[in-house]
Amino acid sequence: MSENKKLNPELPSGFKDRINEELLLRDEIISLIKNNFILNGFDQLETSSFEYSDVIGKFLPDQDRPQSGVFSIKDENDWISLRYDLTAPLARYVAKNYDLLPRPFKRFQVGQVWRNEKPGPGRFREFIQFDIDIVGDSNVQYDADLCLVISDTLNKIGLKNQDFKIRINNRKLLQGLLEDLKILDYKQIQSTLRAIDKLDRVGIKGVELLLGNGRKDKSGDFTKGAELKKNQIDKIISFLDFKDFNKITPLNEIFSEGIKELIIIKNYFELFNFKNFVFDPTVIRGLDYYTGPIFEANLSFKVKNEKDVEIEFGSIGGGGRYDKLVNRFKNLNAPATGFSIGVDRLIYALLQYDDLKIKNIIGPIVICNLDEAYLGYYRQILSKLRDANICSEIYLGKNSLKNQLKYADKRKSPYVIICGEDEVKNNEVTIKNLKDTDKVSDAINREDWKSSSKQKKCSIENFLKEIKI
RNA sequence: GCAGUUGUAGCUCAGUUGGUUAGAGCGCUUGAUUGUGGAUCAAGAGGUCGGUGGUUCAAAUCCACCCAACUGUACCA
Repeated sequence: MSENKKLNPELPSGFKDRINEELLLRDEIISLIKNNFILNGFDQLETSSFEYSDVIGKFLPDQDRPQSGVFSIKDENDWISLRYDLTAPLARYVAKNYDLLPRPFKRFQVGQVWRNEKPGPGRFREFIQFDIDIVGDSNVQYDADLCLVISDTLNKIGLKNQDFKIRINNRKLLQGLLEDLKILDYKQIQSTLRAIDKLDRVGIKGVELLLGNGRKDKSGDFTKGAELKKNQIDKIISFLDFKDFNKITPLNEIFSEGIKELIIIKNYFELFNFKNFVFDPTVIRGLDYYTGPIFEANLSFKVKNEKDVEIEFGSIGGGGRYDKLVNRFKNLNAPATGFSIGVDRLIYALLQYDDLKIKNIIGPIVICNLDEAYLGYYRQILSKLRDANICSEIYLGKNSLKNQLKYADKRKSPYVIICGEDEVKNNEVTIKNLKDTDKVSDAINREDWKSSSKQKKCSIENFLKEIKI
């Protein structure tokens, strides 16, 4: 590399550095979620970051869009990919270890996942998912139980019931409806479901257009619709308006099966006195592997973007029943249901949540270094602090005291300890309080500083009692 | 992928009908106190004006192409 051509310190698009403040909150939230899942009887599992490409999805790297969706590399003769979610690896794991696992197998997993696609606002190519799943039982009471666990977990993170709501629906209702309307073509089913899924973004009028011929977006770009007939569209739109599944007349067998499942779920909620849910026929979930109840957790407080504009934040997690996923590997009876929390999105929202403002970051107490000759003295102070479990360090650089204070300020240190000739001679330490940053001191010389209320001289034996963090 | 908008200092941006040495605020460094951070004042460092090519005596400014970012939209196991 030549002297004048410097490297650009940039990150690949869609990736992000994460700093101390964010990580502290993230770790705290992850551990709250973990502990609550353990409390609710779930085991932990960690699968590897890479999987064989064909194991985790249908996009094989040698098809027409080689890298689309996933990050893949060729390993000897096989293509392997970074996982794009935690559900596909779970299905693989269950298929591989089925005989050894208790049934149902209740597990949770937290970890990074990677998606090789265009990043958007709040959407990255590397992010954390937190999944909780129950594999091996088709009883939808397990689905209901998942919702209770999730709701309880959000409470433990600090959200109140009015801050979020669990919305539930059942794919079987949609399946029944589409069958009744004679919408049987796979592609048409897909575009119909996708159109409904967009209700929150494009509104009911937008959905109507997308079910019909298509819709133009703000920039003038045209999106092709599902091309349904007028009476089909009308029936779908009126279905989306139902508020109470008990009042819907079942259209066919699969439809009434869906209703029955919702009733079981509702009864289970009542048993546990759980009310923070709502039936919402517009909940769809994008993925097509869902086969039964589906659910989403939505925040109800306002969230702003970087430009301070309120945005439709959407869900912080969702999931549902997928009974066929393990069957891709073996002919096993492994019906499953799961819920996934988008941890990064949750944190993004929580950072703005009033009742959960980040606690003030507290840096280490910095023992200033006035002369290397006093290092032994500083070490005694450091030991006392650390023995008392107080985060602390000796500044080892050769900078001026002024610079050391600037450093401590940036680290958000609550105190600095200043010991020079005088203090060492008298077995004392000077403790300077940095916490109250509102007042600029007007002391101008050393004598003034000595008598300043913001700093105090004590003996090295009992200076600890002056430190209050 | 498609469409629209925008690319000037680390960040946020100004830059006149094309015209001398490209600016401001914030941040950063140093100093005003050789033992005192956050305020104030002063000085300083920091730019391939997104890239390449073209028009012109002259381009940050005009033209073409490319690249990137943002917004919307599509795809998303």
